[in-house]
Amino acid sequence: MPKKVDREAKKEKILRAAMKIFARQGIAETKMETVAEKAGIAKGTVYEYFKSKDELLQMAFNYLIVHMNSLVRQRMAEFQEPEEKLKAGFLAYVDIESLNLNDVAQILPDLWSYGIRQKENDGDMAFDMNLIYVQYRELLGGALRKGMENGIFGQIDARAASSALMAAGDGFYLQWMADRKNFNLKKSAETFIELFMRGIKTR
Amino acid sequence: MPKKVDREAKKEKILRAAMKIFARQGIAETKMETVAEKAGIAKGTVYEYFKSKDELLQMAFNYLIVHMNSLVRQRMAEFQEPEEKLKAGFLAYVDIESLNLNDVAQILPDLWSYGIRQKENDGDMAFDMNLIYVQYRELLGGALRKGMENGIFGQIDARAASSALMAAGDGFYLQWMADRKNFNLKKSAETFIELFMRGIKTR
Amino acid sequence: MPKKVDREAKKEKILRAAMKIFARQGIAETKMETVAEKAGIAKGTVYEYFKSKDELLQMAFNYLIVHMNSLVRQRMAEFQEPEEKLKAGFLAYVDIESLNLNDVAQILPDLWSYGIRQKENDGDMAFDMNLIYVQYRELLGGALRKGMENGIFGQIDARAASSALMAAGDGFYLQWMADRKNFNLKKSAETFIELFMRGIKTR
Amino acid sequence: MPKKVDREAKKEKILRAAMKIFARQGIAETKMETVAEKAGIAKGTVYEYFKSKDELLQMAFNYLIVHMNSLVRQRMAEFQEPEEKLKAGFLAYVDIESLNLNDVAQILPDLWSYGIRQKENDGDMAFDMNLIYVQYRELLGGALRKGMENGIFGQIDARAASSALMAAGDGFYLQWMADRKNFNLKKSAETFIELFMRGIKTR
DNA sequence: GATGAATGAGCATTCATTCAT
DNA sequence: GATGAATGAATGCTCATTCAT
Repeated sequence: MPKKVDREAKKEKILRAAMKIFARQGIAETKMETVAEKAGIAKGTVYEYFKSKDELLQMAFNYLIVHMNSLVRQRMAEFQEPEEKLKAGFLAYVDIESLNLNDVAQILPDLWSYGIRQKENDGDMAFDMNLIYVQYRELLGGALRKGMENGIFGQIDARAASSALMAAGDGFYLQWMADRKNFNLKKSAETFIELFMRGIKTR
Repeated sequence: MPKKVDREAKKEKILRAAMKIFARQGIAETKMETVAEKAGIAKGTVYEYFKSKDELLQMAFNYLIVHMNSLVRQRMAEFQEPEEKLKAGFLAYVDIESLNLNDVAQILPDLWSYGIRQKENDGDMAFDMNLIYVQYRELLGGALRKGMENGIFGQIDARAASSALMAAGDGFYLQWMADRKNFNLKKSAETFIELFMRGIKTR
Repeated sequence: MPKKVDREAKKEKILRAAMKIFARQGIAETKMETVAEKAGIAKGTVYEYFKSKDELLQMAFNYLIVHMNSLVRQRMAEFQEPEEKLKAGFLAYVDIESLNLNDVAQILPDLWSYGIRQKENDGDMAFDMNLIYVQYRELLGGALRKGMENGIFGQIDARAASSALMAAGDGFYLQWMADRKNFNLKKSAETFIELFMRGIKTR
Repeated sequence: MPKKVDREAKKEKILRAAMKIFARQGIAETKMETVAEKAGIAKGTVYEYFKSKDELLQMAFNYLIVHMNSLVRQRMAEFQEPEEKLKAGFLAYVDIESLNLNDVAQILPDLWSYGIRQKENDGDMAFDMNLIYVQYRELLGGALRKGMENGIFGQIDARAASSALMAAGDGFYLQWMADRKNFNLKKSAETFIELFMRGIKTR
């Protein structure tokens, strides 16, 4: 019998290693060999788990999507009030720390580039950035609409408002990455969501 | 002097060509030869004007910075009232169309990646993303502070507020690039700035 | 002893599988893993029976030699008359069908290449193409000489004549492989041997 | 202005180098770098002239076809009598020496393999072995039919006879390659064609 | 014996850059 | 200045072989 290996665990280990290198060096500059080293295995072994560099990339993309999405849902579920729900959702969107993906955050702009291009060239749905936005708009929009029904929020365009929240979230990420030491991601987000809600609340 | 002008013109032509290819194919996938073709010259000639692919990149980065900055300044200068100034500044930030850089927008995420990484690795200031943010914070912050002095805006953290505006701007770009056909960049920005200003204005 | 038999049977099974794949995909393009799959075993197991891909190749070579040789001998033994013997030998040489090696025939040119090169480089006798020719020349030459003694065949160079027969046989193979559908191997061979014998028979 | 280079000449130089290496080492074992070295250039330069190893192969194939074909035509044109024409054609078919391709001959079995496989897999016409046979059948068949009309040759199947001649030619090659030192290709061919013509000539 | 996970040497190909003309 | 031929370092990926279980 061959060595018994938890293939799923190993696969995730490689993926994690890859994400770190992607983040640190950029996708194009990432060598498969470096990924292997980081994962503590030989070059060839990576290919036992992932067909190609591209597949590794796709998986990284998915990994982030899934985990971020799940965090947002979970945090929103903790609250009943639309106001709190919305706030929790937005803050979770930006709470990369809780995902233990601190050193992986920088992969985002690369994935954005990749996602945008992929779509334009291949129409490859596996990488559709927009899908993410659609999902989040749904999530945040739900809270917004509830708030409007309850009369807590004024009549606003829920789609536009959720888009704005996501936009701010992404933008804050960017500024944080541009200057991690001095830019306080969490605080900026909190300040913003307060301001934002003041803007949409009745009263 | 005509010599000099010609040289500058040709250099810009190459730069423009490069930006288009960078945008369309991504930086890593862009071949110097393709740039040359697009610029209507021979491969070797690119090197008469730019030392390396990296310099071409730096120049592209600068080109965008300078032009966007100048547009924002100019638009803000057209108004006196802090409220209008702020609005004009934000909308200009997002008005890529006026820069005739429509087909170049997609270069942004790539430049973001590059800028972030450059800083972390080389500490290369030529690519400091943060510089841009500092500049814009200055610009928008000026209008905000003026408004607070005038009692138009409530007492808020000007730095945080400008950051939020830039964040939203960048984020809107992203959503627009992810789905150009259905996402209305201009309208989203306008809706947002109204909402935002409602949040900071004194009654 | 059943152990021994099983082992031999399995070995042949693998060899047969290998030959099929060699024939279908070419030697260089044949992966050990594919061979294993075809044989219904795991990759590593192939190595329990064959030291290396090269050994597999050698064995395939031998397998063909031995089986073809044996067929030719057997068919020739069925006749007494030199004329019939010669004809039977030539037709057997070309009767790949009877060897149940129809789908393996295409391996021949590969083995020829291999054999020729092997000799020039390593002087490896295990692969000596020429050995085959020497054997067949012996076999066919025997019938020819007998025929000359009997006065059935004119005085000819037996070596040259057997060479010619083998040459034609190999060549017909080639044409058949190049166009299996339209080239009738058997008929071509029969027509040829008649013609050939007319050339060497005394009136 | 760039270095002036006779691209066609250089291309042929590379092709010749490649053919030599293909012949000596076998196609699969041939490294592009070795080809480059043999041609006295750098690895990358090969790719300036040939898109890929496969293209190099195709070109080698064509090169042989064209040159062999032209030699045969030329030699046959030197004679009027069908008998001489046929003999000249056959001997030219086998006269690799006159093509200055002595050290390239061994490439043939590899090309045969390749050609046969190519056809079965891709249906790639660029490599159709059969095309060659069709051409030669035409050429030799012409002389045969003329001879039959003239009553020099008996009524035989021209197609079958030309096939047989080509078969013998290819087969002699093979034996010669298997044992260059002892096998006299030219003499074998001459002996054979005499014998063959004796078989088809009317008394 | 059998397995299949792991390995790493090996190779085709790309492309930024150089430089002779 | 402009050109494009030449270069060779760099890299993704393959696959024969090994070996722990």
